[in-house]
Amino acid sequence: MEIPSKYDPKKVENHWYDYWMEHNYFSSKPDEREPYTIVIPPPNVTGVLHMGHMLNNTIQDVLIRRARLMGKNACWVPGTDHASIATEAKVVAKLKEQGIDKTDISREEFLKHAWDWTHEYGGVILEQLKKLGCSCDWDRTKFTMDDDMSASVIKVFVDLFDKGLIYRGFRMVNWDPEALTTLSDEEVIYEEKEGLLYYLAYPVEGSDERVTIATTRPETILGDTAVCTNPNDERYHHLRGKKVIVPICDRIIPIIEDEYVTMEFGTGCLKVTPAHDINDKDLGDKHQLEVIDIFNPDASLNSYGLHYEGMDRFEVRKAIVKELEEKGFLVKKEAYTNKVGTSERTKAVIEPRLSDQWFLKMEGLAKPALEAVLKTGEVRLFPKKFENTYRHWMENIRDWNISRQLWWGQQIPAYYYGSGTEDFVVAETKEEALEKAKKHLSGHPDSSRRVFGESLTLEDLRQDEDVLDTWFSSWLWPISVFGGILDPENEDVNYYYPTSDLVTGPDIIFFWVSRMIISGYEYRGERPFQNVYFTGLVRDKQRRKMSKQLGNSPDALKLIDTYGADGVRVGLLLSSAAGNDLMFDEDLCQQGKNFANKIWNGFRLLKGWEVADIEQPEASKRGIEWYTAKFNQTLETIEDHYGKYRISDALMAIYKLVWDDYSSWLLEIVKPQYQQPIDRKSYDAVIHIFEQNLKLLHPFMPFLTEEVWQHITPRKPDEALVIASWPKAAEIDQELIRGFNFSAEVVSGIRTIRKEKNIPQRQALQLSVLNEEKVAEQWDCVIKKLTNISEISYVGAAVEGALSFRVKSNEYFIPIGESIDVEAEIKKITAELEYTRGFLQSVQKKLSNERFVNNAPEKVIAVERKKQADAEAKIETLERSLASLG
RNA sequence: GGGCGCGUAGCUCAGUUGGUUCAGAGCACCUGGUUUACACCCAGGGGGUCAGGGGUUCGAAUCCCUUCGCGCCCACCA
Repeated sequence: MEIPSKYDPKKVENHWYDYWMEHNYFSSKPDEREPYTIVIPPPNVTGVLHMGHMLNNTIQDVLIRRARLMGKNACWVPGTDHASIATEAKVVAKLKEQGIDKTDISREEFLKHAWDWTHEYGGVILEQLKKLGCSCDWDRTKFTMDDDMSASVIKVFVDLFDKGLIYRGFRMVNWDPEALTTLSDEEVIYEEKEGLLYYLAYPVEGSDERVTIATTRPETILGDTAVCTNPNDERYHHLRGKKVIVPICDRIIPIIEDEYVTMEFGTGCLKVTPAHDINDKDLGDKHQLEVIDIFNPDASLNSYGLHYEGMDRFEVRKAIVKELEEKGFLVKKEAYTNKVGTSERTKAVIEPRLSDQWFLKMEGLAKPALEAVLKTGEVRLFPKKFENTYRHWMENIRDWNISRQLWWGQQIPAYYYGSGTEDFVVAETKEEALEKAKKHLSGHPDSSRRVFGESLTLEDLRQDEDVLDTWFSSWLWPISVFGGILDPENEDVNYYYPTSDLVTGPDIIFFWVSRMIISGYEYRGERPFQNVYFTGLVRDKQRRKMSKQLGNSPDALKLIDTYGADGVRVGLLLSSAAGNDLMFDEDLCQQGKNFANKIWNGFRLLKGWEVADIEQPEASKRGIEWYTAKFNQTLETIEDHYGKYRISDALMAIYKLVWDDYSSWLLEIVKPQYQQPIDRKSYDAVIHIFEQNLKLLHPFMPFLTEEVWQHITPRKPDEALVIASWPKAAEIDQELIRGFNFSAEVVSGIRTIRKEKNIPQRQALQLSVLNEEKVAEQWDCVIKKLTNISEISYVGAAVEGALSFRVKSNEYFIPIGESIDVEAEIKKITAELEYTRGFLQSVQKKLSNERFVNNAPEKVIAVERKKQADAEAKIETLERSLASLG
């Protein structure tokens, strides 16, 4: 069979993915094994795969595949998120393209469009994950708006309402005038913006005096209901009890005093607009001020805007400044940068707005979640530094605004039956709502209400228009995907929950991670996951965040096409230190591809060998023994890295094991002479070793390793690598490793001489050893094999006229036929001698320092003594060499 | 304004409680090498005042102070 010298991922990847799927290797059912569970952070249903997903899901796949190999019942639950605001925005935009305005169609019609969209694009991203090799249990695929998922959300809403934790409130919220919905605090991004600070003069009523206020938002003066000064500010004491006239609208408003005002800022006099600023709202509440909302939902001005009615807020700003200037109210303008809240989704400038919203009380719910991370350690965050961030948020947690003025999502199960603000009930269904309403009204002291209750029908109930925040469904994800909300005692949830690891980005620590921990304790009484691994952000070479706008995000599928899924996976993980941002560079994928090819060729070599029943060479035997020790040592290192979620380090350890130790050393040791057969014992051992390597590699490079695994030895259907068993830790023979390392140095010395003197590999050489360290002797066979040394002899004195080098206190000589360059040799040895003498001196200096000898631990001093002895021995051999040359 | 983190080779990063040659790895680079698994390769090599300054210590990349530079998170000062 002819095996091509280049590994071709395209020929094998789809084949093996189909094979795994056909054999149901990714599917999981509860059994007696220990479960290992990951729930995917559900990507937006209409999203496409980007680099962040690639990194994130590769890590999850590495963890899940390793767990599977370790014999655990591995279950990775995939799915997508309905992403209400993002998806709704996309659907609105698409309808607009078709000339349809959202406001012209009914809720039902809109939802039909949204579902069509979802069915068309939904799941594209999941198909892309398959290309990457993700071994999800696809039978368990969930969508946050599946019927049962939505039912879970509604059930939880009703439950929290009944517990008194959900309430309706007229509050200042973050309003996105573009999406026409509220946003949670977390969805608002504050951006520094260059603006102006306007100084405006308000006439004092019944006087010629004017007071000057400073504002960044002159258009809001139309909503002013007071001006405020600091009670300690003597500049304004004479105005106590007076009123001022708001320019343009001529409203007469009081001058109030509050310590909230900073005397040093602006003029020390603040205009108060309770409807459009949270601080002003607080002031307004405190001083019982009128609230005048001057905006429509789209942030154009309403009738309070007078002649500006219908104009956009930013247009009005320009126009009103002009008018104020013309009328002499504008005192001055100065440049001012302030932080402006913008919508994470639409980028629109957020308008603080008073409106009726639904809130969830968080303080009590947060407590167990805070303790789980910071006190009991039931949930561990990697890297640990995020615990601080988590703590700060949790300790200062605010009530969660869970209502959104959108259509795409779970509609709030509140039903209004009357016109009063309290005339509503919360229930899972309309029918239940009717029951509840009737029951409530039947006990009403007012008889007309009781009569009203009796006549109430389903048609009279009006469901709240709003939907719930998307995160209000995803915070239940680890429970609801297993049906644990609707049926808390079902087998799946009892088996898989709590899940093992969560892999996600630190950007959603508040949105999602914290809230899942909260809901976990509230609805299961225990943590949703044991460990959270936060990946970094994927950036480009110039450290820029990858984004659509910049166009610096490579096409994920094209990368897979070019480098193979395994190559891309390795490339991504090679440089993704835990918690650090990942500076992505396509060269890394090339490195991954090269590595795949390296392994492929190792496979080719083995397949090309002819096996014969001949005696095993000593060198092969020792090489195999050494590699086994080295493998066990690396295995231990790898386990340690995995334990600390240092995935990148784990991969690098395997990379070096396979490339250096296995390919460069072991294979060269056991490789038979050209066209000679290999002995069966060595062959079997190397095959076994290769297979062990494949197991370590498999989580990172699933396709290549499965391909090679299936062809290196004949396999039965149930012997797939994907379900093979992880190598077991074994005793590490340090002596073997030490001995090999020593002889590797000898090999390196010989190679250096060959290179320096241009002696070709095929020309056999002789080696003489002036031997102090006995360790090397058993390794002579290995040295001979690797360096084409025909004979190694042990001598009692330096060999004259030979090239030499030293390893520890051994001295090696290679006689070459022609005369050696004595000058060059002397120079080389002299340099080495000088360095060693300097080294010895520094050691001696240390040892003669009384304070060092008295204070340093015994062990450290012993080490220094050993260094001294070694250096002295080396100097002796160097001097001897020099003497023989001179 | 508050908090957290970072600065080590050209690049990306390791470096655990100060003490085994601790100044490292991978990539990149330089030199040489293709009949004999792999040039997506092999062998060899160069390269860092551990951001700057000060301190503690017998001993500091590691601990403390400080300066400079960078990043992130939180916060209602118009």
